[in-house]
Amino acid sequence: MTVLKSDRLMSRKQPTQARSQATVEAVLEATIQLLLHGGSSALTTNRIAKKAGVSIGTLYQYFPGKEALLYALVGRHLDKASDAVERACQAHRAMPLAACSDAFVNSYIDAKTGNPEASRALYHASTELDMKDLGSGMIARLHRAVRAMLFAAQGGKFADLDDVVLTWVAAVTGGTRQIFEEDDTIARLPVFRTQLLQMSRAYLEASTVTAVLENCVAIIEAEDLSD
Amino acid sequence: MTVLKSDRLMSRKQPTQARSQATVEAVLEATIQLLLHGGSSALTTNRIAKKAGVSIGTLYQYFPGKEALLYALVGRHLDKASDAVERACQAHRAMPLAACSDAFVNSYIDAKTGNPEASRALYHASTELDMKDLGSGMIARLHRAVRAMLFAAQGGKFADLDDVVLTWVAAVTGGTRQIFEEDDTIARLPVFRTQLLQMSRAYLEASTVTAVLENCVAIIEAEDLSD
Amino acid sequence: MTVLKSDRLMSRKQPTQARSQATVEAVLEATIQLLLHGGSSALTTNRIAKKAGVSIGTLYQYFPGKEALLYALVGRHLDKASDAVERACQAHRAMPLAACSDAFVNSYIDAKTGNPEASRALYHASTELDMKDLGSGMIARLHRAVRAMLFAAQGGKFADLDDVVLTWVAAVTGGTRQIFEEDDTIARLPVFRTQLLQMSRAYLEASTVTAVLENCVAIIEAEDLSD
Amino acid sequence: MTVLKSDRLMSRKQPTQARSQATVEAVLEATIQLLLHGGSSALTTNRIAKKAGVSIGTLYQYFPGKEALLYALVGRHLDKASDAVERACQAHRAMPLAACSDAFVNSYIDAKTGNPEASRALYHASTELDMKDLGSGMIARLHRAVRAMLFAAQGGKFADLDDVVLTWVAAVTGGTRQIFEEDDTIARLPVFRTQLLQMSRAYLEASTVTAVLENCVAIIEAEDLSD
DNA sequence: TATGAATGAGAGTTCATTCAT
DNA sequence: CATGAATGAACTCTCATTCAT
Repeated sequence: MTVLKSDRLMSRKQPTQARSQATVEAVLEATIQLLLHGGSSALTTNRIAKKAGVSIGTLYQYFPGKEALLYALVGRHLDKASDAVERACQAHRAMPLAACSDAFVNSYIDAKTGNPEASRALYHASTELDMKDLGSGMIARLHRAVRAMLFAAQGGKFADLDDVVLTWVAAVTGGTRQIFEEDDTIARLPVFRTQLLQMSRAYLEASTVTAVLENCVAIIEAEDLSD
Repeated sequence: MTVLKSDRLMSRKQPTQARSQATVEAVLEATIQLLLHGGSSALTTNRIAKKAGVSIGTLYQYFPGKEALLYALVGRHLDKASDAVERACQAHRAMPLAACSDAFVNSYIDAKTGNPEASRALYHASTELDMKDLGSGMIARLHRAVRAMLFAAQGGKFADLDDVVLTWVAAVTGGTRQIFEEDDTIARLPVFRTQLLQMSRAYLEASTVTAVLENCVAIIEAEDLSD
Repeated sequence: MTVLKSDRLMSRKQPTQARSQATVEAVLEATIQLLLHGGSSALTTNRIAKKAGVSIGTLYQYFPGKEALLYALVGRHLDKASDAVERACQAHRAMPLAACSDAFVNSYIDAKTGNPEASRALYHASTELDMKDLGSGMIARLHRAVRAMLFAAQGGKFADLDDVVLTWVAAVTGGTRQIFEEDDTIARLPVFRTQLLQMSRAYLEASTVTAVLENCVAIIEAEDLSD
Repeated sequence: MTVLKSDRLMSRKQPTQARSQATVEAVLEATIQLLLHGGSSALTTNRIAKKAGVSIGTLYQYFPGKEALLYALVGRHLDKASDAVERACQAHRAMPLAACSDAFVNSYIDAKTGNPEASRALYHASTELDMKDLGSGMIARLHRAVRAMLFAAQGGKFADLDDVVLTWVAAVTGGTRQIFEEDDTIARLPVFRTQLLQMSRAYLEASTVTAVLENCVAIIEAEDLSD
């Protein structure tokens, strides 16, 4: 499920031979390494080529420009994460709400935790270039997967499913990102995960039609009493 | 409450005279305009100076470099937002938990909504330079303010207050950022706010010692039954 | 009478200060020198800057690119030549046809001969880039000037003035160019000039209405005899 | 009648086999196509090879470099044109002067008109590289052919045949080139041809010894009268 | 002999910053 | 204090050419 790309961001040639494949792999890997090490300001095409052990010309045989290289890199990572989350969501269809809740939170954090440094580096890179479409594409995939899972979950219909999905996905992905971006909070990731699981359960539970109903009743009763 | 800065990022001279103040103001304003208009790649010191109507030399009289300029700009915006949230939190000390919850969410979103375009532009700018300390500074202020508010809130002690603060602040700030960054979700900001209010109430409620206790009891009973 | 230019070819700033003027002059002069010495393949912006004794950055302050630099250079030379020819044509209005003929040929060759090496160098340079508009602009000016001169000349109306102008101008400018481009013919320029004067006189004389008429009569008589 | 070439410009191998011939043909054809389509700046060896349907390595088997490729291409076209003009000149030996005049002009313009776009493209290409020898070679052939024709023409001996040949050939070839190079004059090629025929006849007629003599007599008489 | 992946010197251009005026 | 011409290191990207397969 690749997002449509403009020509400027398309890969120049598909590496068919084994040698080519290795080259592309080396370039992408070198890019991540540089991103991790020196930040995005130290990321130059010549440095990438040198680190990858190829000539600058070779790099440009496979990527039409620096932007395209980063685009490919970010796309690949986001796709990998999206895949993982999608699989988890599909595996939990028709399960109890709490299990569904945990499934999304855990699979998302796991995906990001797989290579946390890389995740951070790519976050930064993607913000600089115009890669909103990539991010949007991933968010859209998450929305679909989560929506389908919640729709089929045991133990609760939602009054406004789309709104819940929007908010939950934003809170989980955004919150995780926030934790990742601070050097002094990343150590507390396990704590964050536990709390995020609890927050999600509580939120979803409270957004169920029955819960909403109860809440309304409670409010009305309270008003009656206060009269 | 200014964050500590290295010399490289310090403003060169405190503009005491009225004319100087106007110059600094013009430069900062021009920077935002360019950021909004052309993105961070079109942001050059020469362009800023021209747009501000001053010479490039003058710009360097007040800022030791481009980085410092952006640092000042971002810091100012973050400070403004932090101030607003701090005030709201202080105003709600000793109030019921739900009110506290709403206070933080609403004040934070309001602060960001004041000039949403500028917020987005500055997000991008701050990511490129090494401004983690600014972001961290803001987050630290929010943590303190929220912690104090929750600590004094009616209706609940928290078993692990710091963990709750960490998670809640991350989810609210990160979630909001996520909504802001997508062109197609920003329109649904009102919906997001409503849901985020609900999510926050549910989470805080569920993190109360009494709630946790009830939950434990429920689990134990369930286990007893299943025996 | 400047030709309209696209933004890409426009000079970046008009040098108002004396220092700037000198810089621009130095750059243009250096460009010609390099063109003369090494041909167009040795013409790089960095070499130009070095030869001009300025930094590469300075060059780009005044010209948005290499193309624009050459454009300005060629335009300036063509304008100078056009001016000279225009003046000569205007000075010979209402003179005998032979004098008019000589005026154009001589003024054109003189203009090109002023700095023959530069002329050759710029011919080459202009061919590479898209400077047809400059050449066309000059040709158009020549057409107008020559037409006005011939229209007012003593001793002959032309049956098809525009056609004569087109052809004469092409033959004179093209022929001269041809002589300039060969190393071994440029030495014979004086001979060429003499012959071109004669060719021009003969052509214009023969294109006069009276000459054409005589010619027709002669042909008809010849046909009568052959019957 | 090939011009002498340096090693660098020599074709690497004479393609004797049919397959080789086809390859060379394809490469040369592809070169023209690219020249016509994208101009000389879009002409790269890799693109030529791809368009020709051969690998870049194969291209270098037959041509030692890009320059040699263009050299061969231009040489071939110039040779073709030269052949045509030579044939025409030889066919008109011992004919009346007017017929000789027409023969050269018509055969030259016809040769260029055969594929006007290609002519223009090759003009540009040849200017960039050091192909003066090719152009000179062609001009030399034309000089010889025209000289021989005029020498044997009925109705006139020339006082300074070589000067006439130099000038006439320059005017015809240069004038034609000028017409070809402007987009807005190429449409008037037929008109130009007619006028060039007339100009040539008039010039040659006037360069005849008898004509020159008459002219001298006329001038002397005029001087006598004015005494 | 044909292939095409790899090469790398060098091209044009930008932009944060300085300093003589 | 303000100016803005000048700087030049560093950047992205091209393309003629080679050579292992």
